[in-house]
Amino acid sequence: MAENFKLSDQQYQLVQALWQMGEGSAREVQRRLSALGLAHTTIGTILSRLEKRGVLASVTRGRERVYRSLISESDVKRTMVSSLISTLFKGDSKALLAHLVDEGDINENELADIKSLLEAGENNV
Amino acid sequence: MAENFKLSDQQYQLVQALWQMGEGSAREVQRRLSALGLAHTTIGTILSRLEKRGVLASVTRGRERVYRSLISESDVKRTMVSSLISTLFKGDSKALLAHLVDEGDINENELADIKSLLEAGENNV
DNA sequence: GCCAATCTACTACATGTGTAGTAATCATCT
DNA sequence: AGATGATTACTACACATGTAGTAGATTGGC
Repeated sequence: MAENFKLSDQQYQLVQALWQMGEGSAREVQRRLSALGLAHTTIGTILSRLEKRGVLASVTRGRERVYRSLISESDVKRTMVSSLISTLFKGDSKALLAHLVDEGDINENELADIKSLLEAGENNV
Repeated sequence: MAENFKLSDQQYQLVQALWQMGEGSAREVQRRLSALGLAHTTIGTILSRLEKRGVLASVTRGRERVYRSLISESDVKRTMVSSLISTLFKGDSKALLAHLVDEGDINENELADIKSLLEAGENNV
């Protein structure tokens, strides 16, 4: 049911807050994300929409409705990254990598870091 | 004026077709993208909306309106990739790289390929 | 000059999202 | 018990997007 892993930036912020908090009411999320400058009612609206979409679940606890995420951070990342790769790079992850290098976002040292990370974890690939 | 570099998947398909074609009318784009199964009027609508947004420009040539893109493929890629990195990875490109490795999307050989690519182009970074 | 084909412009409608106000409910303090 | 404050539910509205039909203009062939 929770197959809808693509989130807007805004939505991602909220779900991310819930990942970090474990669970939380609209008000708690709003307080945590006060930097966004959104009204708490706005946060409530977004949360309830996400629940309708199957991304969140909630229980009523006392006067509060407490939300938690039904999808994991890695699910969302995996889906969104691979969707971007599929759109922009015809599904070729290496092309994204090349793009990052081209743009100067990744330098040689960083690449080496990742490489050793890869070698270390080689057994469980 | 054309500061709106973020495109939906659908929009990206069309603009991409225009990049490849150089320029084209709605009908031409529709024919080229017939695999999408969209009505030619739908293509026309999307194109004219993109023009209104400043992404495309058009000239009337005879009975046809011929569109071309005002934004480059690399602009769009750069913007969309860095926007994703900023949302999902707090702006840290290396974290995206690590994600790709984690997911098994990139293996050691590929990393080595990119590394040599980087070394080769080092002078113009 | 007229008909058929072609192409765009305009209109339309559903859905998702950003954003928030107002009303209703509930708890708590005095 | 009544006032006050907190919290959600419901409603609302603007804008973007996906999708396409209809009408009107234009053009090419006969």
